[in-house]
Amino acid sequence: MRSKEEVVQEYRIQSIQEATMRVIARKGMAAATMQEIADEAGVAKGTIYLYFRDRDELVEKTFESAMSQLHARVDAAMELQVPLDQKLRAMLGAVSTFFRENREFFRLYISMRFPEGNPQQQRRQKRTCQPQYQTRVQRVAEVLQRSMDRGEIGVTDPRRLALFIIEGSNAVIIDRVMSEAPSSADDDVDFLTATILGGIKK
Amino acid sequence: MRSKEEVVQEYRIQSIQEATMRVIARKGMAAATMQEIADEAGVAKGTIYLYFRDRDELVEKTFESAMSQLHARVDAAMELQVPLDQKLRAMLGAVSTFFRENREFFRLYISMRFPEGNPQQQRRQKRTCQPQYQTRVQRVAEVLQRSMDRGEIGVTDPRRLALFIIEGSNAVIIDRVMSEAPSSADDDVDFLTATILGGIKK
Amino acid sequence: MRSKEEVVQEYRIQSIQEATMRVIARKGMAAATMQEIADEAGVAKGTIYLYFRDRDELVEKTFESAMSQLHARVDAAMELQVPLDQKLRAMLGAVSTFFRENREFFRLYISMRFPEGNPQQQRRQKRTCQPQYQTRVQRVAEVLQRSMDRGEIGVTDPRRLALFIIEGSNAVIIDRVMSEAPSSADDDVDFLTATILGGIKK
Amino acid sequence: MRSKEEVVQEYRIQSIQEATMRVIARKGMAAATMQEIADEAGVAKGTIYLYFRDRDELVEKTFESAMSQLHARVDAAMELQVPLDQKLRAMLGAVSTFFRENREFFRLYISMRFPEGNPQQQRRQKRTCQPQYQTRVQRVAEVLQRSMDRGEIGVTDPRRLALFIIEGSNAVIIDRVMSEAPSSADDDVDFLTATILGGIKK
DNA sequence: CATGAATGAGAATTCATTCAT
DNA sequence: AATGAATGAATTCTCATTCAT
Repeated sequence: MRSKEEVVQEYRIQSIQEATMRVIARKGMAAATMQEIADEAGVAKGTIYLYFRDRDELVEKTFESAMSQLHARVDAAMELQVPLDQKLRAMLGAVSTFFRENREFFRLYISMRFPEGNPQQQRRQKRTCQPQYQTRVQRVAEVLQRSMDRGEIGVTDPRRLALFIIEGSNAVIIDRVMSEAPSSADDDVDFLTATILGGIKK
Repeated sequence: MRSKEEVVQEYRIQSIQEATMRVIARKGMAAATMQEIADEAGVAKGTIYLYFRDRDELVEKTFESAMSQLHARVDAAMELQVPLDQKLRAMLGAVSTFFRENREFFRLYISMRFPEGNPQQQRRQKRTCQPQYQTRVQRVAEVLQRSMDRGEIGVTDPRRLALFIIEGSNAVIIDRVMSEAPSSADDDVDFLTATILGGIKK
Repeated sequence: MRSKEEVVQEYRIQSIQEATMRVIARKGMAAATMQEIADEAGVAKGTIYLYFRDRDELVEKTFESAMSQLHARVDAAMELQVPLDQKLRAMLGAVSTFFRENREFFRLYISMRFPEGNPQQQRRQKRTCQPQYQTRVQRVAEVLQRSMDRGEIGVTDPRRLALFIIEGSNAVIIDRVMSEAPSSADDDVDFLTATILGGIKK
Repeated sequence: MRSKEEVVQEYRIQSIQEATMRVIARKGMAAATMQEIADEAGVAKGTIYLYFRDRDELVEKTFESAMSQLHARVDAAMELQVPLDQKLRAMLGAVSTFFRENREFFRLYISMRFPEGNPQQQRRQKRTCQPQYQTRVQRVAEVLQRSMDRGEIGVTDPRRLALFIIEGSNAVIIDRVMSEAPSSADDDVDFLTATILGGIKK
């Protein structure tokens, strides 16, 4: 069982990461300062440095932590033993729910897709964040590959297809979340499932 | 006819904007400094301020300028009086070509999709850059609407569909451009056209 | 007899002061942090503040404590009822032995010679540490004065002479200690005694 | 001939270095902040960074610059074709004059004798500042060696002798400069010359 | 017009000190 | 008494912007 200290520590880490997400969502990656994150988390600036080496590590760890939650949900959806359309619907639903529950995440997600800063920072960010992103693409690609093998869908480059599906869907989902009218979210899932499976041609 | 001064001025503006794109592509939006942009453009830091009020305006104008080139090409493709599939292929080809010719642009494109900074900056950016982005979505949505009216494609929310097509395609195209193996770009256009039109189901 | 508590307390104080000397010797005065001193002493940071008001007091007390050990040994050497040359030799031997046994001390010694920081800190440091240093000079000056009175050595300003002898000798001794080859330390004492007494001229 | 820009640049560098010396003399190495140095030099904080990469480089360059002035004077004194006692007197006079003209320097001199900070900083400081210091010792040692060869002074380790003479003399000279009564500076030179040459024994 | 030296507000980070446990 | 998590003042350094030449 975890000691009291560990619980407190975990709680702090989580508060700070959540504050980080909110501030980045509000101001964007570049304009999110340590001071504002600290204020948002209700701690002093110095406290953040007790749990994260520096700003870069804070952002990376925050991203990784959120991404693995997203992974967990998407993976659960994709392991269902159901026909492809239901699997797709489940996956898109998981993503949609996640983005609605974590409105703050979308901007972090966008920022981390391509590493920034000097070459050294870029290398570091590539090492830590790109895998998270690539993993998501890879998982979807694997599911698509299996469907191709089973003859459910036409044969093509699965990675490219995964990219198309993920980013096309994300755009629709994020737009909905941003539009402050997230009512018809289920509708989006229906729309995306139908469009991805059947295309737009009548 | 334009006076000599105007020509020189236009040339300066263009050099600086091109330099801005290259530096942002290299370092990312946040790490692109005025000094590095000036060096890249071969002018003094102060000179940039003769043509652009401040950094924000420089970035915005650079974005707008590149976006209107992209618009011009995409619009040309979409005004062709050809069947939908050819129209789609032409549009995707235009985008693909543009991103390959302007490898530097993709990062700027990603950065500008959601306004950053303090509320004032966000408002300003929203006023100037979002329209550019929304225009692109709108144009595609209009074409889709007309196709729906003609019964070529199924009826659905055209804006949502446009978003899906644009960002799904962009993801595939940008991934190709980034992968440093832009050989099979035509292949991407075929793949995207087929997938969008017919979906993935066999 | 001292109570158990007092013994423990004294032990703590000594451990912390020894740790302070080691860390200052390793990193220098400015780079020696309370955290590193605490780690070195095997106590928590807060514990140090139970025994010392603040960092300045810790350093001062550490300096004083080491200096009074040095004083004790030098004084013992100087109270011997022997001719001047033997007295000088004994004193230099005491200093040399002390610096070899307390390799860590030399940097603290150098740092404390002139008070640092804001005027308030300087005043405080002057009050506490300068006396320690001046005392040493004074003691040597007194011995020299007596030798002058006795006609053993030429008459001159004894304080100035003491300064010359002390710092010239320290430089040689510290250089030896630092050179990691402290073998010929006795040789240094011979050299210094001869040079001080007889000068360099043949 | 130097261009106007070079003159201005040199002037700035010199002003900043002089300010650095004054602030270090006032507050000590550790307490000398970039802000205070900038204020003292009458420039903005940022300006210092136009001429010096960082604080470490500023301090090092300031030290080197002052040390090479000292070197120049001492070397000039030591190249005189005069008997040893006059040469020694000339050298001590040069040092005494230098420290009186550069009251600010003594603290920098003391600080730089032993490198501080983390191992990396220590290595860097060792590479840049120690040579300056060792050079001075070496020069004096060479002169002493030649005197030994000529039979003017007794044979002993010349480096050790140089250390003794330099630091013993410095202590006396710095004490005089600090005592705010620098009247009898010539007297110090006489005293030191006599003591070094003839020792203290009657 | 063009320049680039100078500026100083603002950001990240460190570390002495406090205080609840 | 001892601890060490939390604090925030202080420090270094950066970089957008200005302005005298």
